[in-house]
Amino acid sequence: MPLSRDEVLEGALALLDNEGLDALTMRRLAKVLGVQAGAIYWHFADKQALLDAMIEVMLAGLVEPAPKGKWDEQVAELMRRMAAAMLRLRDGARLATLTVRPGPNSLQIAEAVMQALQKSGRSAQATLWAGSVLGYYVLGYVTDLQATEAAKARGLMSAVRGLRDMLDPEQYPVMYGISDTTLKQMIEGRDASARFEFGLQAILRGLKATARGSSPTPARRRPRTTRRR
Amino acid sequence: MPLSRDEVLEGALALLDNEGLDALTMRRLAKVLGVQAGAIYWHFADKQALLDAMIEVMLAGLVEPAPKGKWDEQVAELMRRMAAAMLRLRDGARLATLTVRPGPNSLQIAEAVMQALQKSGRSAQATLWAGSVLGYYVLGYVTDLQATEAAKARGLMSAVRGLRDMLDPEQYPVMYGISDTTLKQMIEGRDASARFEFGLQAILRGLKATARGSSPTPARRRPRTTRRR
DNA sequence: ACCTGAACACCGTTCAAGT
DNA sequence: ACCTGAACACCGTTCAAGT
Repeated sequence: MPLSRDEVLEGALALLDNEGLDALTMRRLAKVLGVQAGAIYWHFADKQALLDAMIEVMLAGLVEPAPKGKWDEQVAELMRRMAAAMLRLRDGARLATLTVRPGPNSLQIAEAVMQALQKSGRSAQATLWAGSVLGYYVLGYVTDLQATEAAKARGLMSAVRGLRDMLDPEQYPVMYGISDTTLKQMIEGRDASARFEFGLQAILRGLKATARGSSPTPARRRPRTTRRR
Repeated sequence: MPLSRDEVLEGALALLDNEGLDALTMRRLAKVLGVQAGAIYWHFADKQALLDAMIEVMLAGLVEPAPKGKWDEQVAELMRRMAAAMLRLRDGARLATLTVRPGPNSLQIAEAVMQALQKSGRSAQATLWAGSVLGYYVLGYVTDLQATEAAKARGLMSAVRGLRDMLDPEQYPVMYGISDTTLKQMIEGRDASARFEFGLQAILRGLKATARGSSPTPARRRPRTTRRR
């Protein structure tokens, strides 16, 4: 009944999901595992190695099944899967930013995104750039959602909710003019998936304009010239 | 010669800029200030209050002078200022994510962005959503740049640079196909401002399509009907 | 092979007591 | 008013020593 590497990893993921990233310490993890803190270091070189492994688990299996449709729909689907994967785990977005070097799962996703983007006919550099824009958006979105979730968990929600009342109408007319229901929806994350889709489609539309063959006319389907075989 | 609140703040910003966010501890700051750690707590309630104050300094004066041009050019200019402000300070983007509640400077920027976006004629909700997309992009961009800067500072640059050699050409064909010079440029951040502008314009183009009055025809200037007074 | 015990060099925060 | 000294409850990491 010695501790296995996988048990440590599972324990760490469970601790993260239950208590949050700030509570994920080597000593608390050890306690959960019923072991001394030093014992973890037999299975993982250091905390960073453990975090890297956790990130890989979080991002596992995201490229399967291969996304269908046109290139932009493929990209959109991959982004939705990334967002969902990070949202599944408490503080998943913050965890993702702690990578020092990308593991195979991260690389597979990047590769899949690049493959889809390349189909829109742009240079290697433009493909790289487009991919990074999309990545920033997804990470920012999930980070934001999970930040308000964390505030909720820490009882700071009343403070966040009362923000509008603190806005001086003279100094912040536009923000003050936003209706309470609109603001409340956003703060409580009830518009989350619609908002995500809005931004995703906006960025994709913008990227289409820079692609070679797809700006004004809709992409044509492959003509069926191969009827005779 | 008692320590002033501003001296603590300046000391904290200097320490951050010289040593990075991980080195910004209350105890190290106290040592720099020539004081005991407990002394800081007379000037700031806790570390979070100090961080909040630092963020406000970082984001000071960004809405002046008021950006000129059409709404999209105004938004672009505000985003450039935000990116520049965070890049000016070591780990500025990471610092920005540590806000619990936005200060007046943060709110002013948000208000200015919303004011500009509103000119494109969209609903309050669409304005809010558009603003968040842009914010995510800027934050992600600076975070990414400063992350590779931090890696450079910690001597991990050889590891990052050698990433391509570790890519299996069969498993990651697209990423492997990117030329060494293109990749190197990106890793070393030499394409930084061009890349930032690319993403910014792409997002703005995408957002224009969802605006009411500005999709196909360029926005008209206000007709001069008020000649007679 | 796998873990304990104990240490090392740190953290943020509090607070009586000093000046 | 402003700070010290000292404590409290924590960190990540190392490593001889145990089994």
